[in-house]
Amino acid sequence: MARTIGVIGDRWTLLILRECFLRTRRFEGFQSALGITRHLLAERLKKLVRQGVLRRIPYQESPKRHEYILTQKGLDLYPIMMAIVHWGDTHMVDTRGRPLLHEHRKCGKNFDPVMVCSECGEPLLAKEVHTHPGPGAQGSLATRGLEARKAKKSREAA
Amino acid sequence: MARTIGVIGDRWTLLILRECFLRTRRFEGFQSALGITRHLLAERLKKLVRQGVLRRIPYQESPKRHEYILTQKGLDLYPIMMAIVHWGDTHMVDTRGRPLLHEHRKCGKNFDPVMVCSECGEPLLAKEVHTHPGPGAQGSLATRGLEARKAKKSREAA
DNA sequence: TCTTACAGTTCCAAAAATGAACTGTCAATC
DNA sequence: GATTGACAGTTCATTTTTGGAACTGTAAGA
Repeated sequence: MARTIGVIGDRWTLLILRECFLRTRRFEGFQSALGITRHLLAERLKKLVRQGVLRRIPYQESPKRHEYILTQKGLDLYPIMMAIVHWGDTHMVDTRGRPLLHEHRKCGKNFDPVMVCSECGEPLLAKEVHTHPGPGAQGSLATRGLEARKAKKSREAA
Repeated sequence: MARTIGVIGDRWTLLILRECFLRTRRFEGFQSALGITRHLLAERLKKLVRQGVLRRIPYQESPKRHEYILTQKGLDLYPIMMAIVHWGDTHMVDTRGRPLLHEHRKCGKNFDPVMVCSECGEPLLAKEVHTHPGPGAQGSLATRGLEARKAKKSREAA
């Protein structure tokens, strides 16, 4: 989770990616849709390309111009987006209702995204999930603080 | 989405909430698990309480001490957490494998979270979803930039 | 009496974000 | 032929946020 947050955990990156999912591809498109400073936008796009979330593809020579397209790694962020949108729809709407409806092409209906268990297909509830250390576990609860500090260092290096 | 990001969109808030889901409740617990500065931790906890994601509950008098517990609104962030964890498990693991496994009590198996359509139950793919403006829509694509700038102002006010 | 646990608060320095203007290439317009 | 506008950035000064370290205050326990 900390590693994912290193990728998407700031005020703008998720909004940039939302624009990607809404088919924005070019610098000016992002900038005018979001009102982000050009400086930060350039920075964030570079970072996303470095991380393999976006691909930078030339669409004309001289002057060189590029489009930013989601890679598969980027497309895989879709569930995160939908989870965020859905929480906002549930807890942050004003009286007018949700700003955007989602239609599932397969069944033709407007839907909500639901998180289910890959094994039994039941909706997931926090209380029904227990965690235990996996092969890449960093240590016990007791060493979590230390690991957190190490992780921070390596984030800074990146 | 912008509104949700106003709540969880910074480097620490999601990590704090992860600790909440892992049953951390107290100031020192968060601080030592995350290595966050005490200053920021206090700030973020206050903000989460204001936003109704956490509840601040006294557990002893003199000196007054409080615990931070997820509200229902906070518990509803679970799918976002799981989506983030799952993306990390898929795209950011090192050779050792995932740090944490999740077991679904209902079926007893280790699982991955899957995002499905509430209407037909099929897994969601970005390409199969089309969006259209809902009742709370803020305007056309053309006015999105303006709205973004307004939204920023109100975030600053908060 | 001294130390430790706990939950913050205060203050200064460092890092990141913002705003506004500037650069450079080309196509289209006057 | 000179000027303007679209596009994709870069530069730089100013503000805002973070980070780090030390400090406050209450109470229990050695």
